[in-house]
Amino acid sequence: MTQDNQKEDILTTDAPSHRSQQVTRAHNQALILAAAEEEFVLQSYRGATMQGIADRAGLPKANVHYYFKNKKNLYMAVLRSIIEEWNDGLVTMTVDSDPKTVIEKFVRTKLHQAFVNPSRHKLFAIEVIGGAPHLHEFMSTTMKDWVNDKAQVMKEWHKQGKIGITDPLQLLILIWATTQRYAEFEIEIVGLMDKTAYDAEDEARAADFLVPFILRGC
Amino acid sequence: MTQDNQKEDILTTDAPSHRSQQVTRAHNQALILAAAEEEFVLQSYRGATMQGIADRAGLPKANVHYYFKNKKNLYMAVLRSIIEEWNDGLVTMTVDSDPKTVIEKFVRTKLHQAFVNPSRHKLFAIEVIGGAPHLHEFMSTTMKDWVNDKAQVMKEWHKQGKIGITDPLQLLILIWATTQRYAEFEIEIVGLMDKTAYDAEDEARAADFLVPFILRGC
DNA sequence: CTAAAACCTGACTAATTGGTCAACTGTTTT
DNA sequence: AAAACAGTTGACCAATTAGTCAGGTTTTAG
Repeated sequence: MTQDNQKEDILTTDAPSHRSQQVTRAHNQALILAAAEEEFVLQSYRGATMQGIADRAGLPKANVHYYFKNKKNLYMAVLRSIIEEWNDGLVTMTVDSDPKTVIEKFVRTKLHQAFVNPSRHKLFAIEVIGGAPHLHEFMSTTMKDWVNDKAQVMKEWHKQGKIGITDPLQLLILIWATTQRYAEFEIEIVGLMDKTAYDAEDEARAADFLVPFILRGC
Repeated sequence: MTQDNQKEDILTTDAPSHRSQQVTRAHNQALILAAAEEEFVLQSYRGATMQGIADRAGLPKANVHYYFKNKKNLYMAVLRSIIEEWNDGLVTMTVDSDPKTVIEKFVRTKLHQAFVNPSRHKLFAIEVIGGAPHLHEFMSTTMKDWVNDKAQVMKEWHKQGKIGITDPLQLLILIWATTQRYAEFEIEIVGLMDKTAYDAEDEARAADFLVPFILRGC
């Protein structure tokens, strides 16, 4: 199919003299993905319309269908881009690492991601809350492996008396919950702070509260 | 309108000999609300269909429209029932209370609610993540007043050297995040535990982890 | 320069779905 | 008993919307 050929094109980096076509393609796809991400967060899957996404991207609807066969396809593409980012900036955590350093870095990284890219966290949350129908594979493979790996390390830390935590999963849940919360519940938190959006210091304020709190807890 | 008269009927408790009609009304409304709650969680507002809600309630679609004028009306009714429950079991927190006791009770209560009624927490979360378009009033009145009240008390506690927390809002956010997480991310957490649903001890396990952790943090 | 491939899009279609309504049955009141 | 009222429901309609497609333009390769 034409569609498949095109998909390959974007991967072939065979140094063309003119690459405006491929640039356009990448550009439009990025536009659509960004627009879709916002629409899916605001309206959730069924509420988001292809027309709405197209409008937000500044393209005719048929053009959206040209790049992404159908709505589900587009939604999955958005989810995939979120998952790919999932491992970014993740701390290397081994038995020999210093727990305090590693945990602090982990919390700060996750918190930073939450403040920098709230939409992605919101979309991920909506998907999970709704039963994660499109994330089963990811959660039962990549994510589970990652968790088991970290849990192993933390258990060893505990055996060596470096941390007081016996149940690593609970700690991971707590860290995810507290950091991602600032993205997911942005509207509520911002409202309680009598603002309309986070200001420059809010991330630091949250970090200064969370990091010592969590370290004390461990 | 007929609809309005009926709405009053359910409130009039004038000891009728036969109340089968009013019982039916209350029964059907409860059926529909419960069905709607589940559908709205699983499909979110736009994804949930009146037909789907009707099917889940075991009633014809037109009957759902008889009790709730339209979809938005029904959704608001579900939200209202959630908000009404919001204050249930909330701890009385005054300057003279013992922080440790109050915070422990608060965490345990919230956690229990999360395990007992996950759907409501999921629905609330989806609404907030999507920008809380139907909850603005609640959040800027009831909720804000409640938070300010508690924040006042906590600041006093800090002044008296009873707790080490300087920013009460951050603590509230953390407690909400950690307790409600077990409801909202049920699928993810249960999956990471290699189960398909929480078992009887999971609430206790979470509480035994969370309560000391949070108390240590304060 | 030219043919092929990639890209673009207005106009259309089929399916879904919120909401209505008129006719019906059962219940309550007088 | 019978009028009035509450509850029930199948059939229908109008609006929305995902997806298609034919015919167009632009870009690229030979």
